Amino acid sequence: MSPRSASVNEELRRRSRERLLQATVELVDERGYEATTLGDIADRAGSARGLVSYYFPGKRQLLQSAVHRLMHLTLAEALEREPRPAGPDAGREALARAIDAVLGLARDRPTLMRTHMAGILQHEGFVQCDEQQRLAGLLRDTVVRYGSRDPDTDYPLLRALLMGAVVAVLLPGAPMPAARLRAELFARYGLDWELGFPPDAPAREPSGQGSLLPLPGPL
Amino acid sequence: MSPRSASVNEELRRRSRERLLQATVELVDERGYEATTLGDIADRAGSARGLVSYYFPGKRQLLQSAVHRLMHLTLAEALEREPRPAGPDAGREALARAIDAVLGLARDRPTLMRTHMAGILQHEGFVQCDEQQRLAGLLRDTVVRYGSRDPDTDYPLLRALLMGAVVAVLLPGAPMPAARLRAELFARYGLDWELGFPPDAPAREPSGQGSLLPLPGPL
Amino acid sequence: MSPRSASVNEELRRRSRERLLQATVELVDERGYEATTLGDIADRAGSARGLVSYYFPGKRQLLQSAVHRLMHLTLAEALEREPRPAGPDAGREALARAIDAVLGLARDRPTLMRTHMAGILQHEGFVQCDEQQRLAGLLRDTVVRYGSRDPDTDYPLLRALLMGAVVAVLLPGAPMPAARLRAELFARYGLDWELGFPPDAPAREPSGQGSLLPLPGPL
Amino acid sequence: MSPRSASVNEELRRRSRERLLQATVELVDERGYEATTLGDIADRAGSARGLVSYYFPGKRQLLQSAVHRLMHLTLAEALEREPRPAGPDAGREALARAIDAVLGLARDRPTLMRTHMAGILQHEGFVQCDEQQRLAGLLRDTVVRYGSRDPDTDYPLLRALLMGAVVAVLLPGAPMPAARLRAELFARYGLDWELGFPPDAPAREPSGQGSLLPLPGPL
DNA sequence: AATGAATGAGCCTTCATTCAT
DNA sequence: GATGAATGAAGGCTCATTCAT
Repeated sequence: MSPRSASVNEELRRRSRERLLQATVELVDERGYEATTLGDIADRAGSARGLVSYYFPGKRQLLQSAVHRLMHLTLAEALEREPRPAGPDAGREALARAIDAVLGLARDRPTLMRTHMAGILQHEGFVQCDEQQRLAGLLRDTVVRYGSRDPDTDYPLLRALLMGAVVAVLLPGAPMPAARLRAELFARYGLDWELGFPPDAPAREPSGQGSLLPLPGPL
Repeated sequence: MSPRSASVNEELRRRSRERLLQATVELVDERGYEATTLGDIADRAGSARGLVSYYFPGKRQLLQSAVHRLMHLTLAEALEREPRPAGPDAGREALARAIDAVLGLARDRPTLMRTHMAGILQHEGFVQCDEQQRLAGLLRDTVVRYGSRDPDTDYPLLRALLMGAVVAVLLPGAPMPAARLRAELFARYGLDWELGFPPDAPAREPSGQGSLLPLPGPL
Repeated sequence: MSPRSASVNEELRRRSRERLLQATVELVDERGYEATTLGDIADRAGSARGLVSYYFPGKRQLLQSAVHRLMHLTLAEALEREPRPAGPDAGREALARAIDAVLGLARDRPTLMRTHMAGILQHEGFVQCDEQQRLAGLLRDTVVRYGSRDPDTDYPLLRALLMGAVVAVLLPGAPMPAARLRAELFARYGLDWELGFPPDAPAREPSGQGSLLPLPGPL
Repeated sequence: MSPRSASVNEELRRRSRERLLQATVELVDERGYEATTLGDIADRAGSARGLVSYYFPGKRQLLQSAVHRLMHLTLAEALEREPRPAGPDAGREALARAIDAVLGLARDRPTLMRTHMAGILQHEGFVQCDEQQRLAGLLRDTVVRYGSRDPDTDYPLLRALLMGAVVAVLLPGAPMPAARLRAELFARYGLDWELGFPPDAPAREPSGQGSLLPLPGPL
């Protein structure tokens, strides 16, 4: 009613959302997606059950928002950590921090990230939400800062590589230590490739023999 | 005294299982995991609902069995396709066929494989089942045939790489064509690495600057 | 800020519970435990199926609550029936009314009470629930009112005797009329008040030799 | 076909039945009625699943047969135990042994007997079966031997008392020791023989004031 | 904005029983 | 007589979502 009440309401809304998103992150990382009910989340957040559905159009979207918010917060913190990147290599340092931050999340919240990646696999993509927009913005900025002149290509590339790396870190059943796989991935993705690939080019298909996996010598 | 003979029973069991597994593959690839009920599967298989639970201890295990059976069948067929690998490069050709077969599955049955990989991610590993054993055996044989002298290390490595590649092919949200990502992966995994890594070695941590992702030049 | 007031919620809850408990009493007495489904109960109560599980953690606990509520209501009504017990024998009269009330329940709702006793036998005891607490409180009060100086001993004693008497009234296969067994029990347990029971056999089985099993002489 | 094969078959039938009945007794006493499936029973008996339904028209009847067989065996053994009852008090001794045998069963196989009594309560009576006939015959004989001139009245009376006593011993929720209740029952029913029961309270609760509910004075 | 009682579709599962062999 | 694969009805229960307050 009063001019001020609007902004007060807005602040209330924001806080309620945040509490719910934080509760989601915690519970899903503790128990996994299916074992976490909206009721649990509301309880942990100290809200009523109905509020969850009031703010989020569904359980899956809630999870997406929660994870993207967490990624955004973690990323922002990493980028602003002192000493802040400066000088000629500032862009490079910023990108390195961003990547480390995301992989650190996979290390620190494996169940949550597993659940997130599984959701993306199963439902074939991202659900639109504010939190994702915010994260995407930050990543794009980082790519630009790094020196990309074609962020529309390079940002999705970075995103895809990050997703792949996260999956690689999380995949179970590899008797080889995760740390080793991770290092291997990083070494290989040394980012020394030529960017701005023509979209569907055969892209260094090696050795010309057309096999998907050319096998030079014994395994 | 003269009950149905053992071999008749065995055959009955085998056929019922196969029907159910086939129906599972079809339906999950059509609709996804959650949208497929055990009732649907029984219906498609032409069996009673109870039979599903009679043969499989749960929905998830049923899916695992179904996918692993499919992978095994596809693999076996690829390996035996004429002209069968022969000569000095037979092992190499066999391995290449195996890898292509698995990736081909991701191409032809994306929803099924998505679901499968999501299940592995979410539940942190494989469920034990006969079908998986059979598949693992075939893959190990292929690795041995390729010339591996340490299949206990090389088979899990291959498996992990295959899983990673499948995920990479399936991950949505990458505006870069899947084929490109795939090729990139293959090139990088050119299999020219030294196998039989000491399990926890720092493994070519490159360039010594400690960043997880050393960034030599602009993206 | 202005959610439904607490007292309104409380009243809503109370009414829903009551409706479900009443429906349970009716249906179980009509059909028995196994033949009554939670769906039937919800239908009779005019609620959705899920409400039953929302209020009660399981079918068995629902039955326990329903029976204990019925016993409590019946008891309370008996104790407050006019003319209310007064004078020096008020405690005795109250106890007599309590016992008659419980046994009357066995007479009027045999299937329900059978089911209840069978549940107690099979699962070795009571499930905790509010309704049981309420009933226990009333019984304890009655024992105290009767003059017990050690209700912690006397209340469980009364409870056990009542349970035994109920079973005795309900046990099938006795060609001897229930009333006879009942009367015998009362006589043995010193309950020489005027029973309100319509005796299907002369109450107060004659003195002296009236034992059911006068062993010293031939049966 | 041959004259002998008939009796051979009969013997086979008898043995199969016995194995099933014994398995039922064991499993139901271990797990309770609902937790025991006909499949479990067949497995324990070493028979095929279908055989259970082939011999018994239903699960409940199987249990009845199993319990009545056990009671019959136990009773018969007690009555024939050396030194066998003889002399003028032989009948009395036989009856005492019979009663002790039944109560001993409640002590030794509480879950089984609980289940049995619960079944009788819930389903309002006995299911007809051979085993029950055999048990009834033995009990009647004992009553006759005791001196009854009207076994048609006295046998059902004994049966009802036994059932009541069994229930009393099994009823949970009485903080008073079972032995106390038991002793009380024995004292009231004139069973002044030397009990074989290890009393957890002094057997033969003394006369007069020893009543559990001496109503005329305050509890 | 917030509440939480109410909804109800739908799930997996169990298991006594049947019957072809 | 014996087998055990097959049946399929029925059941309790979960939980995302709705909506009156």
